[in-house]
Amino acid sequence: MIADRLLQWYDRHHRDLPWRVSPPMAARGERPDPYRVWLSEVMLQQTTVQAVKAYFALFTERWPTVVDLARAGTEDVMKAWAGLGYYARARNLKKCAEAVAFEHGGVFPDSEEGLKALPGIGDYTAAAIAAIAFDRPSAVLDGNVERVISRLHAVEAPLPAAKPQMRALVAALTPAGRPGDFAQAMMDLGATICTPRRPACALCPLRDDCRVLGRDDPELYPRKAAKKEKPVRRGAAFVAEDETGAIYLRKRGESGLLGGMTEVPGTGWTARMDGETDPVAAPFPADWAACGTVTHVFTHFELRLSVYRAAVPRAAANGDGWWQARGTLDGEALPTVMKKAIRQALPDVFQKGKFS
DNA sequence: CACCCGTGGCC
DNA sequence: TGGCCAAGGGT
Repeated sequence: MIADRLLQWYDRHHRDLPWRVSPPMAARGERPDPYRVWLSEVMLQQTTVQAVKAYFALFTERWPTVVDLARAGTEDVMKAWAGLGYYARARNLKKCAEAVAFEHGGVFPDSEEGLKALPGIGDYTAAAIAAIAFDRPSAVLDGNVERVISRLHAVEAPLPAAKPQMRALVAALTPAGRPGDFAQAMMDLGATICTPRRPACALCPLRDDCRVLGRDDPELYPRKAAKKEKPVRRGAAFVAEDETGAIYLRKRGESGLLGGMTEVPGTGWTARMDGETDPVAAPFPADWAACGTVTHVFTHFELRLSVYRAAVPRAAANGDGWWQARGTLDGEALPTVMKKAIRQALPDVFQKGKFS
């Protein structure tokens, strides 16, 4: 049986991760804290394990329970999330914590349907929490599982159309016993053996069951629909510095790109050349000096941002933003592209490391 | 279904 | 160097 072979492999080769309960402990009936499972799953959406670890430690230390997170200020949560990307996740995380804390008595729903009704929890995350935290035999399908299952069964249909077919194949494979370990085993297999490039098929516990191995190049699976090309957008960013070295910041709108995050004033980002050499669009008149451009690649476009710098008297700033003292920038809800722009204008402004 | 939504690491 | 990819969800 495929699930048994996979679970035996998992018992020996599972990854130890901060949000996990190890297989021996799980075998004794110990379940992981649903709050930690949920938090890790949301952080891991389209995000690498390595990137998540530090954020997970910070969040769980600062907000040990879902009620703590529900009582936190949204602004503090956004600041803590800064750098992780996909900021709608942070807004939904807060909303979800409030729903669980105040409408479900602080207890996470233990069914897939109940979980999926919460903000920021979709098909994958609902199935994953139900399986891992509540021992439900739900079909967990993420990018790793898609890769494993498409190779195992030589699925020729391309994603995303093939998703229902893949989910059915996973459902058929999911055992009644240890469904949470099975889901995590599939993901570990995809992350460490059945990798996108150069999979270690010689070490795979499912090699005898794999319909692609020996017949075709595993790297060709899963098949995917052709993707669109990324357009280039341009804009300008203005880094104003007052007499004390403070920097002028403002808050972006709540929705859309980088919603609710902090920024330096700037032009819009368009496909035209406008922003490139347009200090006229500055937030207040000053002797703006061009100091180069930064490039930042978002999911669906590439941004080339022209950066300007000027010394601006504190009283001359009449916008809707605020002056943020030097040395306190690290704690702000600044997305990476804004840290890049500020660093382009003032190379020494951040305390440590790369961007945080 | 198609599009929107970040970031960093990898080869 | 740049395209690809990572434990996707919302609209």
